[in-house]
Amino acid sequence: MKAAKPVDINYNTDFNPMANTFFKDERLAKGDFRGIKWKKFAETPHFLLLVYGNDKGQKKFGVTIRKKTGGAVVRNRMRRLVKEFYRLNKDLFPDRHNNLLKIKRVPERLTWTETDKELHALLQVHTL
RNA sequence: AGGGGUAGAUGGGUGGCCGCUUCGCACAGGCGGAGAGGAAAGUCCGGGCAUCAACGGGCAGGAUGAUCCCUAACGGGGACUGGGGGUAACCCUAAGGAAAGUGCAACAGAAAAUACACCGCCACCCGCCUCUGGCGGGAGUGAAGAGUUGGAAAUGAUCGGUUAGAAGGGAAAGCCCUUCGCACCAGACUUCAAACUGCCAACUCCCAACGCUGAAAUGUAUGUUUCGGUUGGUAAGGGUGAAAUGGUGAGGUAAGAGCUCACCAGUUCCGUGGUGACACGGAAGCUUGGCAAACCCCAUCUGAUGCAAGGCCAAAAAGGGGGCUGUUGGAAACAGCGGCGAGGAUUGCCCAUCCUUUAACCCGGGUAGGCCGCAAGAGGUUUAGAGUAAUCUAAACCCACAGAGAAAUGGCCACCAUCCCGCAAUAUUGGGAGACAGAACCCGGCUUACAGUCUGCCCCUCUCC
RNA sequence: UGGGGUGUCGUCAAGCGGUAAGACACAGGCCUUUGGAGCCUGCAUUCGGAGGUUCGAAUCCUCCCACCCCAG
Repeated sequence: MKAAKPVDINYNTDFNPMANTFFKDERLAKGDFRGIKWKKFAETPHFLLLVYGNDKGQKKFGVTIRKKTGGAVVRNRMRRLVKEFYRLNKDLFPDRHNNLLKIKRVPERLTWTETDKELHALLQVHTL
């Protein structure tokens, strides 16, 4: 792999060029978190995806992480990795739902490849 | 060369693809600009700003504490002084007051703040003996009285009332009058201070008495009787302790003592130098223990709350106020009673009766939510000047706009630079590492964390020239 | 963001300037044929960490670390 070539990240830009964005409208707002009966969607040792149907006809996403899991730098890094995964794999998440991904514990190695692998495993439970 | 002290700097760079927040221009997708730190952290101080209170002073509470200076301000910084540590460079230091008062000091020690006492030492008195001398004793409690000091509560004193009673007088008697009066009154007055009186405590003087003790006599013995004594000076020494009433030496003395002298330590005063803290020199025997990061006293500073401050707009639901009129009370606000109107119930309608003054509408408060506050200055670098320095002044230049709100500043890849590992003379190549840590109104400090690399100055030791 | 509190043996904890109580647990011994119960003995070098005040610090002061709670 000596060739200085950009590595393909396998996302599909062919039919929907606006798919790999994550605007402010897609984020969960202040009132969307508390006082709602979330439904458990899938779970892995480090992540937990909760789901709640909304009537806006839109897919929304949010991340929560407890203060106990680490310092601000670690939590920021984890949240950014998860957001990047959502941006690149948006169609894996259920439509017309509020998606809340809860980070239970921070993995020991904060790398993109491991996070990507575990989140794929998290969502493939339901797609199969 | 090795070791150390101190002051800092940096905290990877370039490019590509895909994204995020915000601003500007176009406005249909688009284009361009900007986008985490030296500590953004801890929240330990100070200030700006905002609202409330006050606009003058004080108490309480809190903070600080050698001196001079810097700063918008500070508990920060600089210089300097004293103290402590280190061979040194250098480091640490909340560093006012212990003769204003209160309090504390385990164990050990005679004694822990009192020089009162104890053991000792010396003198004196008494007794005995082997007589220039030696041995033994010289414990205490102390009534009454006199005096001094202190303390407590309020007592005591005055008047009035009630009253056990006492004295006197009168009357034939029951009894009456006068005076005194233990005691009592949630009594009055006075005053809250002092004096006086009383009470309590401590100490001093004086001695009665009891006791202790020496010798002799007597008695089986506890005892009894007789004759005496029952005073002083010292703080040198007294194992301890963190700390013992200045230290060492000499003189001096009955024994001793700053009692006297020399040196040293401290204190006070004087002189010189310094803006000052202080330093140096001289004089005076002046010698007063520690702890105030124990209470406290003194000096200085300090209004409270914090951008979730505060200002504006403002939904739904609930809740608050609001119909007209008469009369009574009232200054009014308002309250009571009644009528009209409206609504509801009594079978559909009307009357009547009862209950309510609702709903709608309007008004203001105010929540969710939204907007503002919210981002260009006590800024940095260089040069010149002032100053030892912190810092200040002037000029030029550079940055100066990060501004979110469940919260952007990211993900992946390539190359270069740094360091490490293995082969190795080197190059090449392969693998690996890069810390502490994420703005939330903004600044100035402090403290704490920090991989690797680099730099200035200084000190000590060894070697060579 | 602002405010408050607690750290002492494995656990629960007392002590708050003068040798760090106690209970449970644990280890050893006695007793018993054995176990349990009972009895005896032991168990804190360093009181979350560092520095300071003091003759002396778990205690007082300063700065950190960890945990918990409250307001909104």
